[in-house]
Amino acid sequence: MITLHLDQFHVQQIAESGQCFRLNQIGENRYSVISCGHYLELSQNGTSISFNCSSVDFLFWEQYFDLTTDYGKFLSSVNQEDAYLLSAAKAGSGIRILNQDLWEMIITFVLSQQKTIPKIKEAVEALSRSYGSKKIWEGRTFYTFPDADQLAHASLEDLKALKLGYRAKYIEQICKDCITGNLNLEYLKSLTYEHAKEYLTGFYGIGEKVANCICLFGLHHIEAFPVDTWIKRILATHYNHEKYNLMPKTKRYPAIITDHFGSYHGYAGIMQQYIFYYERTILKGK
DNA sequence: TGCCAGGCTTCAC
DNA sequence: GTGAAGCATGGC
Repeated sequence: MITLHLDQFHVQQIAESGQCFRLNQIGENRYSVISCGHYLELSQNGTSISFNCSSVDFLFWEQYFDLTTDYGKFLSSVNQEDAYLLSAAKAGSGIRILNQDLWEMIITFVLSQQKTIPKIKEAVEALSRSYGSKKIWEGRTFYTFPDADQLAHASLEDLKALKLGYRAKYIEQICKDCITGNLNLEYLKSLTYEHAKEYLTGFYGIGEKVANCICLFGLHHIEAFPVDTWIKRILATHYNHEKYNLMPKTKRYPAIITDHFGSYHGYAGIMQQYIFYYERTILKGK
């Protein structure tokens, strides 16, 4: 057991921030998380966080939770005149951008399209149970997320049976691309944000939004700013001006982001997470 | 019943 | 290049 006192760390906020789908509450202030074949249980009371793992395994989780990054500097940089972002950053000040497995993020965000977060979690668990590796940690059984070779055992019909719908054909093709080397993960890791995004959108089923999610959550390009239906609604509600409505739809949101989030050069994705979390939290409370 | 969900591809124009 | 249609499935 390793216990730390951390500022800007709140496991519940991270679990509800929509960036990970295998971080689940298992008790009061207790959570479990699975990543890269590792399983962890952790608990939090205030700023005290206990990681139930060895010091060797903690090195993995320290990286996973991005614990060596100072998020205080991101929070303090929020524009004092941006009331909405100030509220969002305050509400989600314990959010961190996780360092998650690239392959898992690719498949997860491809299947995420037009699904709710609970349904995404169900699909990720179904894929893991059906095609991942079974492991046991202190008597608890868990399943790793399947790698490309494992997932390739699933036929198109198998994937559709897991209720992946029209996304099944995307996943089938991406698996093939990964196995043949057409999708080269090591090469992808070497690219800058812009080049990684361009590379990713060249694959069947990966568009601008999914590519940005993969960049932000799988490659830790924290300048990536995914624009989904939630973010569009937020931008239209809190950052809209008449001048944007005169623009073509394809240029409208990039313009709003440049105008209102351009100052967070190199880490706008963190601001994106604050507002995404905040909007969903507020609506959930209504 | 209709609309929406961490959207993408395809196809007119 | 731009915009609309079609796509699976489930919840509200």
